Amino acid sequence: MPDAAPKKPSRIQKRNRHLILDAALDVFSAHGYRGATLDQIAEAAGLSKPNILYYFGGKEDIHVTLLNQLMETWLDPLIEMNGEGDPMTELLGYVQRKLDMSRELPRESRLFAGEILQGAPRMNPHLVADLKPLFDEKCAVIQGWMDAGKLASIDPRHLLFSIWSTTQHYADFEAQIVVLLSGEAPYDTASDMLDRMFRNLLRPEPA
Amino acid sequence: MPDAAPKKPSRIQKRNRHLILDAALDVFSAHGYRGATLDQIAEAAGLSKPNILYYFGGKEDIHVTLLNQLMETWLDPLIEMNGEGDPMTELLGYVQRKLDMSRELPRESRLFAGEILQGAPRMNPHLVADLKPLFDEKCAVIQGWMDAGKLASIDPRHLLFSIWSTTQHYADFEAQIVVLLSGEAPYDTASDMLDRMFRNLLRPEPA
DNA sequence: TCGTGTATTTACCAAATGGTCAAAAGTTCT
DNA sequence: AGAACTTTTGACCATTTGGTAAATACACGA
Repeated sequence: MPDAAPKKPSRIQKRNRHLILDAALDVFSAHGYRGATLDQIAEAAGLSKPNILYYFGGKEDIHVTLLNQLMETWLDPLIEMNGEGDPMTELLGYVQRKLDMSRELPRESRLFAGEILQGAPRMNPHLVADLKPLFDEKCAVIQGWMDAGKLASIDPRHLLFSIWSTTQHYADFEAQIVVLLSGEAPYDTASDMLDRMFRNLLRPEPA
Repeated sequence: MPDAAPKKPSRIQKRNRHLILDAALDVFSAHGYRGATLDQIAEAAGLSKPNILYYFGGKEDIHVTLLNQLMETWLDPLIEMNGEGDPMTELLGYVQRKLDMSRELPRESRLFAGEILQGAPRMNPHLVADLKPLFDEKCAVIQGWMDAGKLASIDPRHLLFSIWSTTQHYADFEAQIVVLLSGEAPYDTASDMLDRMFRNLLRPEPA
């Protein structure tokens, strides 16, 4: 084993790394990379700043670790979309899964959005290496469904963009939505509305 | 005149304030509020840092000024949506105007997105005072159209959210779109796609 | 229980950053 | 030209912030 022996992490190590990452997710998603400080993260994690640097190489290391973890979570719902299943069911299911992610993981959504918004300085490699291939693969699947007449013909790339934007909007623009809906819970209504929107869009024209 | 005499700004003042705001828009939209530095703004504006502070009270003052200006621009396309016009034409026209804004003012879109993403710390008053009333008013107009059977019945609030998210996505997530489309220009295809999507969604059911 | 490696803290540092101030350089108007 | 102003600059400062080093406290297997 030529690599530096990784050793198995102790109980304390696992607990503290987790604590730190969770705190960092809070802080980074709320203030952005540059707006977040190690002191804030330390405070939120209940640890001292030097202690945090004992577990991570530095601020950037924490951020990158978070982004790496996130990428997997992020791709999951799309991976689940099954090329063998019923096209309409699969696509509408994907919409709902994505909307659920906004509801249940808003911090992650905002972390991702912030990174992309600033030009993906630390995530571009991931986009190219992980997201792009999956994107191309799933676009081909969708195109196949359309060619088979199972769905209306729409550019699959823009179809996916519209799914992502409409669903993530509820997490990323939450501050605006809270104001406009006077705090009323948006997700149930949003779920109906998006289901209807994409159903109408994708329903194949009767010959 | 009890107010501090405002005087009319000199030619130099007007030029420099404009230079600074344009530079600041570049820097703030690219790095976020906290990520932007006065030195970067000064450099981009071609002025010295103290000179910038001669024209503006401070970093926050610049940011707030930008946000105030932006709010007007931002509301414009929605204001233009005319309650007297043909419902489908008005709504689809609004979609296109909003998409045009993403194409032509991506920096403004990202500045706005960044501010909301971080909880609208400096913009919340504007949202409540300016956006909310307009939002309510236009929702009522749309609801009127639906009640009259001119459009399919959809929650107008979520309809507007979906218009905003799909159109702004092309500016805010540009870094991602560039990767996924391999640099291919997205706007023409997006325009067709969105027109179709909202047309299908809003077409009233034949009785 | 004791020694060894693991965790944590205290005290610190250098660079970056928002901001100030007084002097110098331009403008403008008479 | 010269007084009266606006604009610009160079030198400076206090704070914040990411990060380090060495000493101390702690956990755990033999």
